[in-house]
Amino acid sequence: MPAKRRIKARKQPLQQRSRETVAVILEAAARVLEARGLEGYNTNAVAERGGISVGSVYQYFPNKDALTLALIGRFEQALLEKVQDAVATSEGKSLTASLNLVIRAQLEVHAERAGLNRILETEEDRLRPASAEPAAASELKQLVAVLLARHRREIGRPVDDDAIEDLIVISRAMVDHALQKDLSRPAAGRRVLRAIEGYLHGPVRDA
Amino acid sequence: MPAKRRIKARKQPLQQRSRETVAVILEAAARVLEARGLEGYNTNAVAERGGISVGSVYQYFPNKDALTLALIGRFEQALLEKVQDAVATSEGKSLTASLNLVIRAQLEVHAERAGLNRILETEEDRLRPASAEPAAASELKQLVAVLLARHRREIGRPVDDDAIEDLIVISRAMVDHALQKDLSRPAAGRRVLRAIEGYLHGPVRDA
Amino acid sequence: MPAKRRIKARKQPLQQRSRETVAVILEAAARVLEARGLEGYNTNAVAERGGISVGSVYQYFPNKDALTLALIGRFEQALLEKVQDAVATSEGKSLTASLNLVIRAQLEVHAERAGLNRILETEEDRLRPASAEPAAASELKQLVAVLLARHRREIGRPVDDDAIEDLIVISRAMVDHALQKDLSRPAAGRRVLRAIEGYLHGPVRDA
Amino acid sequence: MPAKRRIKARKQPLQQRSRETVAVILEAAARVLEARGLEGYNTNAVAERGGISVGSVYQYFPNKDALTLALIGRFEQALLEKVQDAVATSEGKSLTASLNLVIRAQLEVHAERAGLNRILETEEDRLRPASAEPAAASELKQLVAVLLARHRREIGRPVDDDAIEDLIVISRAMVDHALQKDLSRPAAGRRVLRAIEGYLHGPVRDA
DNA sequence: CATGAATGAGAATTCATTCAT
DNA sequence: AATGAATGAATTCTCATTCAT
Repeated sequence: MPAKRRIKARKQPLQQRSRETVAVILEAAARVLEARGLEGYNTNAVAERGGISVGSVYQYFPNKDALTLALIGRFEQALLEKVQDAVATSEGKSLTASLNLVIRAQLEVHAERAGLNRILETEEDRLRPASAEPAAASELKQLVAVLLARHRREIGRPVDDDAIEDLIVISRAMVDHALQKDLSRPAAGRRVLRAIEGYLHGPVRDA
Repeated sequence: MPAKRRIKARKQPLQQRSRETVAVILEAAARVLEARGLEGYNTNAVAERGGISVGSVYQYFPNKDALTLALIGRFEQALLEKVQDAVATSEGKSLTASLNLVIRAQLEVHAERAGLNRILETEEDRLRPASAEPAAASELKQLVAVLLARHRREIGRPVDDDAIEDLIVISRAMVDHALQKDLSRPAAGRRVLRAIEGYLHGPVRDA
Repeated sequence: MPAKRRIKARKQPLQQRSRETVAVILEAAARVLEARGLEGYNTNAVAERGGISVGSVYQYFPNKDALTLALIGRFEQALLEKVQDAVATSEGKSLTASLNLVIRAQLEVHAERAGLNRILETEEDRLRPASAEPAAASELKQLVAVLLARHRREIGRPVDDDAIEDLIVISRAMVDHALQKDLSRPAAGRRVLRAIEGYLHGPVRDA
Repeated sequence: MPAKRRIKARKQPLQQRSRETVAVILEAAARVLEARGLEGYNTNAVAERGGISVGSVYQYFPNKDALTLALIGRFEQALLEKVQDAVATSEGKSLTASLNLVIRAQLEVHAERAGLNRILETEEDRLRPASAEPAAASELKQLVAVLLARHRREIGRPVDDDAIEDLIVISRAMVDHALQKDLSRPAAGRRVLRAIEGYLHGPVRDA
């Protein structure tokens, strides 16, 4: 019976062993993706790498895409946390210093497993049903909003939702590009910062 | 390294008929990609859609990826031409007006076959061996350099190669995002312009 | 196949619980089969449906086929009992009336869970090692023999074992067909009766 | 893209080679089914047995079920032809003689590859969407109607569509049963004939 | 006895690519 | 050059069964 393609987890890992297995699967998937790319990324390889059986992969993920999505989720979560820290730490600092902290956080998360993360971003396009925005996205917007609100005065003009979205798009693109070009962290940081501050302070015309 | 996977065309379509066949194949590939996505994109489908045989596809393209790359090339060529026109037309106009023309050109090319082009951009990542930058890219940079050179004074500071690259990255990301969000052309144009002018005029600190 | 003649249950708590579990498993299997067909019939689904663990299923049935056979047995038992009742009730009635009672019994048992029973009949073919006739079959023959013996005179000719077998085959096929065609109970009954009486009274030539 | 499950042939074997391949596939499937039963019947085995590749099987049959259905069709066609011959040959003969010819035809077709045909009948249930009656079925009814019409007088009462259906059901069931019991052809013929003549001449009550 | 996580052989199906015609 | 039948490696996913807890 062709049950409609599930995409959420098939079974919640309630017990200790289960949770471990899920972690093993995710890490194995990550490693396969890193080592062999999308090309060599298949469920059997993941199982083998994880030292478990394919069946176990399917015990927790209804299909390969669900596994990939979980990996993407893990990445987004990591990004979110780093940014959260950065926003918290930047309390009381200047706007530029604050932005620098957030940018550095982004660069770090992306750089950590650059190869893997690049692939995941690619897959995100294919897997995200366009409409479905990840929960992490709106949380990220929130964080940026908080950060900017602190410097309302300095910026001198309201920063609406669209602008925040644009800022995120811009910095994400620049960070990706910087990593692809293998720029040094400081150089990358400088360029991203310029783009962001430009957007914030630059001339604006009426809608 | 063992036998290297060919990626360039196997045979130059010198003859008239050949060139026609290549065009048929490319258009068929485009349509399959639009209609069925990456999922349903396969050489047999392309051949069928084009009313030719698979064998013929392989007569002109050594493998599927080469076909996809040709499609990407076609897209980049179209973009380049539109931007060329825009740059030419903008001669004598103000910086803002000029940028607007270029941005509009980009939006048009991307929107024309939005679905298809989005997929192609995704595939570009996978197919471009990182190092290999498309010829079109440097030409595009050239064009932007020319445009900006006209307004050197107005900008008030030199715009080096890196900055041009950044500008291209930013506008590309914003255009993509605008199309994905299905923004109206004017709204999209406004937001892209803001990002670009911000980058150009914004504060800069020393490297 | 468990012992058929159960002695009234003594206080045997362990066995009591076991019997309950077996019943739960059988009913769960039946429901899965009804709801999802042979396609979706698997031991894990049965366990889940029954609110027990797969392990428990294997505690009572050595393998999936054994479970299916038990289900078939349950069905045959039900049929046998209904027919027993019908034969008992028909005591003293005319041949036609008696046959009608038996036919009605058959139709009822089959109709009760038509979908399920149809599937079980299909599986019977695959699972019954050809030679192995179910115990129920010979009991059924016995019952029919008893019924017909009562009307020896009326029939006017001896009804041997083969004939009884044929009668069972015919009525089973007709009942199946009637249910598949979704005939009304009376219409189905009429047609089955005609086939049976025809067989009984029709012309016969020598062997 | 989950194209809805096709069931008809994927490609019509127009050319010589193609038609041969289809024949090879069908015969290989038949042999696998005979030798290993439904259990061991899988497309890889079929391909191997046919000395071709799995891909070729899927070139002509969209999926395994379609292949099985083709096999069923082949069987039904054979049955139809034999019965056609029998009906033609029986022209001018007595009713009993005619029925005997048809019954013999049925027995022959079924016996020819008894194991295979039994399995196919089992699969028919699963594969035929209940409603969809095979074309062959109505043709068969037609033939029986023609045969009986010749003996209208002798039968002494009209034989409507339902009755013809019943006759077919009955003889099919009896033939199946005879083969399963491994009866001799004459014995089987005698018993089937009795059932049929009984149905035709037996007492009938009002609807 | 019960549990349910883990196993892994096995089966269906796809599709890039080849090559005889 | 074109054709399109054939290939078969590769991949996804299922599910009966086991066994440590």
